[in-house]
Amino acid sequence: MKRPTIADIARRAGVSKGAVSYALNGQPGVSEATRRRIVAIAEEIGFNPNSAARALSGASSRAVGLTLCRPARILSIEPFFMGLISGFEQELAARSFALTLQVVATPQTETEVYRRWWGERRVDGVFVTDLRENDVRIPVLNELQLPAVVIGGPGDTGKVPQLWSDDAGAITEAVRYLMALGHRRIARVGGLPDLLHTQTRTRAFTEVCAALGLSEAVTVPSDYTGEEGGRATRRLLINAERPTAIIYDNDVMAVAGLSVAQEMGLSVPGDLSIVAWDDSPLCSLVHPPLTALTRDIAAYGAHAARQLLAAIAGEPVQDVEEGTAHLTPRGSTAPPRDS
Amino acid sequence: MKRPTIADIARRAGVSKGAVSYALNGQPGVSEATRRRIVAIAEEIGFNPNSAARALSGASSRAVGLTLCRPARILSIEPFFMGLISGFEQELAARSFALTLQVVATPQTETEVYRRWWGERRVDGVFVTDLRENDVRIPVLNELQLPAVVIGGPGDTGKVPQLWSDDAGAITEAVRYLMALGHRRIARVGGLPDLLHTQTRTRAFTEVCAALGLSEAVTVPSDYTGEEGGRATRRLLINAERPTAIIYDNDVMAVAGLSVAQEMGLSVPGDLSIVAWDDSPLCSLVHPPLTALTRDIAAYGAHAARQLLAAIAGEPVQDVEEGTAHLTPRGSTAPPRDS
DNA sequence: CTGCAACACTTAACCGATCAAGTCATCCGT
DNA sequence: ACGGATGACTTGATCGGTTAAGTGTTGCAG
Repeated sequence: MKRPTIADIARRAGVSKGAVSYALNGQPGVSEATRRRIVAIAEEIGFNPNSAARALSGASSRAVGLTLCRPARILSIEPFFMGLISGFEQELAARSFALTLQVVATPQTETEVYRRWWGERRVDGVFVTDLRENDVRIPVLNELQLPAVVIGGPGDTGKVPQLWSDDAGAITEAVRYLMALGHRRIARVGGLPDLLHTQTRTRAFTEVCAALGLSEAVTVPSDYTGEEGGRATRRLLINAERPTAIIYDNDVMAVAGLSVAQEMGLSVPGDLSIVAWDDSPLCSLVHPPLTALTRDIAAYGAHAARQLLAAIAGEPVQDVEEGTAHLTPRGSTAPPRDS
Repeated sequence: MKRPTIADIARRAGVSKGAVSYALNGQPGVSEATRRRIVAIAEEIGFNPNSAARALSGASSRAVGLTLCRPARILSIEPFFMGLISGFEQELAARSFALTLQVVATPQTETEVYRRWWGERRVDGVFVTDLRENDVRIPVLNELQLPAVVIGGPGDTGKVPQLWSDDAGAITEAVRYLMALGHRRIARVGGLPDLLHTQTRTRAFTEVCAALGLSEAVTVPSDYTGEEGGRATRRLLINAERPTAIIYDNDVMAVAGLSVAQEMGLSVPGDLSIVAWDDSPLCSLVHPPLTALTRDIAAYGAHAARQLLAAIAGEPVQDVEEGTAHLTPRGSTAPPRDS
């Protein structure tokens, strides 16, 4: 079955290709009557403009790209990215932009993918997640002048706009809440230490604990996997002076921590309080349900998509700090039993 | 910064555009020496063929599409799709095909997306998941002659090839295992009842239970969410003659079931054994870790991608039944306490 | 020495849009 | 009645590749 082109429409309407193009794109140069006739024919024969032809002659390919740099094993149960993608789609679908996805192994590979996408003119812009210190991707984006939005800063991104959430504020709220419950030994299982937002969180955690007089606030680095999160928890809990509360940098590690505690015969929240960061449905799924730092990931993604589309349209885009995640208390936090 | 084109290469190599095209595509018509010179120049200036131009003049856009038809809330913690996507990528990246993603609300919308993608020539083929009875997408795919692979049959898909796993075999193994442990009251919390593979599982479960003399085998339909899975579990467990083992159609519901059991004061596996279908890392994360029906989702996805790429290349593609999921016993199954 | 095939290219049409420039008819003010 | 502006189109170049058809050179058999 042959795909209809503007030439087909032009023939049926008895006008030229150019007129059809003007009519369908709402450009001046055709009368209202002709425009309506052309639009009607286009609808009737189910016309969709060939995106290749459009991208070739004009400007945009109406597609944006996202690279995911995590091993498959982690990706599959990491709720963050799918939440983000859902958010992107809300905005992208509305303006009929496509989302192109690529799973990669290293940030280095990501730069190669950006170069290829740019060279192939496959995407008009990209989402950049997991910002690192001296991130290798930033100079490439600036060099290519590829429109982009960084999700998760703040950092030194040159002219690339970024979007982040107030991690320091969120962790402060969590620590103060745990202190108010009576906790004095609070630990944290962090995400990948290379990531800039992990560093922000670690710094803020250390600072707020120091400010509040908690001397033993320790962050154990981890990698967002359940296994590592579980191991980190075990290491924390075998200490004589074990923490009475642990804050986790993602929900997967928090769930793993919960099951390690249970496996070690500790009751949650009696012996150990748990706070998860990012409140995916997973947190309400386990028993007890996890107290979590809640933010609307889909809204975050939608916001990023709006930023990216604006950048693609050539509008000035500013760095934005999204609202602070708020604490959603659930069954996994309580006053420590022996305090 | 201007993107290099074959015209740039041609100028530098002192040959025509056509020669460059032949050289870079491995076509005959240029000498080895010239080919090497051209390839070297292309590498040096970082040439990538404009995908729009290529798609326009030639055949393929070197992209395939995937539509995801689940609410955002479910998508974010449903490990299946991300696992599948990782599998797709293994094959696609190797042949530098891009994956275009779209989240949609209904199967009806999916058909519209297929039509648009096809009309826009945006993708060369699509992955179709969640096959339903009399699926509205199938006639559209056949009408458009859009290459596709259905993941999760078997069903009546006309000329569209499909790939499925032996659900009946898997569930038989699970039921026999539970019987061998001494269970006589086995229930199942099923996935979305519209989906063809859910129906296959339900039929097989009913049949195998009947064949083995389990009269009370009941399937409670659900929707893959934790909430519904938890509710279904609660409904099963408040019966006087409550089941001693439950098989869940996905891991999220199984985890929810586990926490409902714990919340009701039942011990797992003492009072209730739990088997999850699809063994994501989530199953090993909780306490006790869940016995699961394991299959390699990424390999499944990779296989599907190979099938789709073959279909796109015009090669004949046959329906394939992937291997049976095998049972991975973990801590959530044991002989029933009071039998 | 001729004829012809094989090779190594070049030329130019083509894919399906966009858009600047050109054409033609109509209207309007003076 | 005429010049000029305006509207409603058409024409044709263009984007960057692919590819069929054409061209010129070389080698070799007869």
